Amino acid sequence: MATPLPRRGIPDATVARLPGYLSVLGTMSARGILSTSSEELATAAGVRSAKVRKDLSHLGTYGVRGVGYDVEHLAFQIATELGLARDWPVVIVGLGNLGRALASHSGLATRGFRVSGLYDRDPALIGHRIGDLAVAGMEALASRADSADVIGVIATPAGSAQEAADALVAVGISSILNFAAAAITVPDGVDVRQVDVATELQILAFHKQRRATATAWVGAAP
Amino acid sequence: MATPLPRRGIPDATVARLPGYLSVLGTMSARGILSTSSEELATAAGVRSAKVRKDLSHLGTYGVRGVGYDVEHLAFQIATELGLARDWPVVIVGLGNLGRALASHSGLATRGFRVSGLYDRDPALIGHRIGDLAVAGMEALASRADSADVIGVIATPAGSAQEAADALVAVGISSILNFAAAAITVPDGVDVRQVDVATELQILAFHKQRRATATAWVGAAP
DNA sequence: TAGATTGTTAATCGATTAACAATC
DNA sequence: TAGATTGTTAATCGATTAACAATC
Repeated sequence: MATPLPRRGIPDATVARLPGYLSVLGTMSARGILSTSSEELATAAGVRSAKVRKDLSHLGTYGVRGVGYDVEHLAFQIATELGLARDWPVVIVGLGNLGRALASHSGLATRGFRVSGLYDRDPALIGHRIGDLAVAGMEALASRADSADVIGVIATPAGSAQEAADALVAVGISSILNFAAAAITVPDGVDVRQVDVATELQILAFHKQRRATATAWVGAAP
Repeated sequence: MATPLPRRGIPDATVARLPGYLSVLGTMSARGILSTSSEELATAAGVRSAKVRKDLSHLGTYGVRGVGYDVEHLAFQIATELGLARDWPVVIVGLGNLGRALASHSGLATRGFRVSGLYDRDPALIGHRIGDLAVAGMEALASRADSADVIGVIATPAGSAQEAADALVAVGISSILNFAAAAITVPDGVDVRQVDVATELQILAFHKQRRATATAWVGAAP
């Protein structure tokens, strides 16, 4: 990134788990649960309680010894830490099957995001309505004024991902979530996260094969 | 997991990067590039060359000092290591927008997977064709015979994710990719990977806010 | 007070990185 | 041989874990 950041001291591994804790707390809150413990949180989030306490200790001391954590208060603190005290506008580039699925994904609005623009370079798609929004052309993206705040999502085919990234960067968007099956190159200062179905499946396949091999060994005659 | 595995010695962090290398090698191969170096691979994959060499050294010694790596050979070795010497059948549970997008996702067939079953509990969806397949009911999932080989994908709403996971586990499926916005609980021996759009966006939001704060400090009077 | 549970410490483990000898 | 690039070493860094003093 361009600016050397004043180290905020929250480890990346912790940041990656905070959304999970937040989601669990949301479920608890919806069920009317007022208070919880690191042990309960850990079980629900699928980690160890020591990890939960260590993670939360990076944010501040929001628990009470011998008692636990106030669900609402902790949820608020985590949300604040994650930058979710406000809603973030999200734009989607590429409105094929995946882009359309993301555009109508209810899990975004409830978790701090608001889909605020849909862009595609295919003229055949322009004008199509998806939820509240109509698909616009790439030139409409270029004229957005609020881009410093926007998070961009790329849902194009692999071959168009770099073009989409370039367009997002050109408007000044500096946070990108890339669903295309291709790595993209961006300037310093732009934060990219990559999500790829095939990658996830290949990691599962590796473990699966390893287990199959292990079983074969166990089953084999000495 | 149930069986204590004979340690194969490939670190998790390395396994998670192998699909990326494989994808880059595939692109090179398609362009007719026969040979490459750790430096080129690293640039294309977005990592450092030392990391590439260290990662590849865990698989064996497939490079030649002073020369580099043979693209086809290295791709073959990585694919073999990942368990992609064969194709893996994938079943999708939940055929809403996301499930349909995944079912018709071309990036699967080209990278070692074959969508071989679509299941939903909604009678209104049963029978609908998506690509080559028709959506079947959950009872059809229960009668699959090949389940030990299958990788299950959950693309249901959050509220139905556990039910879907239970159904997959009940048939003997032991590798699950969960796209639902809810953690699922599975028995030992079942390998789960979770992908959640909102989680990824929240991690981006955290970094974005941190940068905004840093900029504000820089801009503030002393 | 007795019981419960946090926040922190310190030990361990795993991942990253730079440097370089090996070797094509 | 000279130049290039690997595979490995060793140092550093970051993450995890268990244990427990602090304290409600």
